[in-house]
Amino acid sequence: MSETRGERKERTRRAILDAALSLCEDSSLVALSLRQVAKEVGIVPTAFYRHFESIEALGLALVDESFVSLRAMLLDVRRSNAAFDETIDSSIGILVDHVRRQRQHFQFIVRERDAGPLSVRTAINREIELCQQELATDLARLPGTADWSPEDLRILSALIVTAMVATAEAIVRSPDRPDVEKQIVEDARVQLRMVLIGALNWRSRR
Amino acid sequence: MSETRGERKERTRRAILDAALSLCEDSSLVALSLRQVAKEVGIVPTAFYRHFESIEALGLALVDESFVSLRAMLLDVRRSNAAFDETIDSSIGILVDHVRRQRQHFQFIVRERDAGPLSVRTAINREIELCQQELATDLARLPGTADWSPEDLRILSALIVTAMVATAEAIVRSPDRPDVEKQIVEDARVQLRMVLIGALNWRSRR
DNA sequence: TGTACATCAGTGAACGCGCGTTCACTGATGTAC
DNA sequence: TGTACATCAGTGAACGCGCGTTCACTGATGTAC
Repeated sequence: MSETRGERKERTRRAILDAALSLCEDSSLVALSLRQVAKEVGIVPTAFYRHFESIEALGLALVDESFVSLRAMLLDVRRSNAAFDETIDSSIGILVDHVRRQRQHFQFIVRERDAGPLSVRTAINREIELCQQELATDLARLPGTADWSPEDLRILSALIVTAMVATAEAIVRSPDRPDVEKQIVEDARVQLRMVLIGALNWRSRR
Repeated sequence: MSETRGERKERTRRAILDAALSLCEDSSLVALSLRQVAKEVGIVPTAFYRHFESIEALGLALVDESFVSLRAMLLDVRRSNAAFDETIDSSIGILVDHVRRQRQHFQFIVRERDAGPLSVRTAINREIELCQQELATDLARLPGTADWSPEDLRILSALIVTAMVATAEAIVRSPDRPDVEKQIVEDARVQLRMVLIGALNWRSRR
């Protein structure tokens, strides 16, 4: 045999995940029907249940998968080891690259964060909070933040995550226009510089 | 007669808008059906067409209405005339107050911005851009920004709007827990201070 | 003021359609001996 | 290696239901004279 039963099942599961990501791209998970997905995959509607209990369960799987993409990005950022004064440019470059390549995943996160089924929204927001905490840990290692309180680190981290999510959102939202995207990226760079300089100065004035 | 025909029609229209805002609160406009709305209002499904051409047209009316709320807030902020060093606290206080009172409108904006029908998403993002431009004009009047370039003002304004939208989003998302909300508000204050101090220092270094 | 007609918000039946879910099934793949 | 049985991804018919939209209608409100 050229493919085991398990491999074939996994292939169908992937096809379902991909079809769902594509089909809810222009609306939301809450407007996605099991029959649409089945039709796109090329299976009969009832076969869907061999892989997921419901559309909501499929949504939770997509949350997991999307955050694998996002964490891969964060890992790239941490590994980049750019010189201090190039950290911002390097990080934003990596962000843009990942958003472009995993467009559907990032789009899924920002869209379903507010519009998805309750369990999906909860899962996404929990993951984003984890990212904020991780970033706070990273920030603590930067020079000049040794004496910062955990509270300050948390707030700064939240602000940076907000700005980066908004940047990803803008890229995903903008049509395929390189000039528009370039502007978004340049704005993000300036904003991140403003934020970091502000945080350092604000801190030193306390 | 106690009510003219026009008044009665307007009352039904309002009931439709309110029903739609409530019904899509836990999902999205794209998952809202005309029949659900009609049932909630207490009219027969076909009567809906006396007021709106489609759910999408209803959505655009809700965008208009939601931005009336948002603009009322911005007007309050402008009118507040707080002392310079209290501008941030005062503005965030007004934001929180409006979000609490027009919860459904702000929730609608942040949710449908990414998840609504295309025309609704477009309309919302256009309105938010207008708000950014207005804020840039306001910032230009603050002391210390006289020599800023339009570009700098635009970028700073975008960052502030992003942070404030995220704050509104967090309030709307958080359940009715005063302690959680208080934390969100305090974080927003610190973030805004960081941003403004950063912008001033970043500018002066150019 | 009274009458005759126009307007139009809301009605109710009907339509074809896609929905999620049930159920008994098929037949290829996998396993035990 | 060959056979008998188990597993299970995918099938296909059927169900009741809510959907958007059509159409001809009703009857209260509004207007012209």
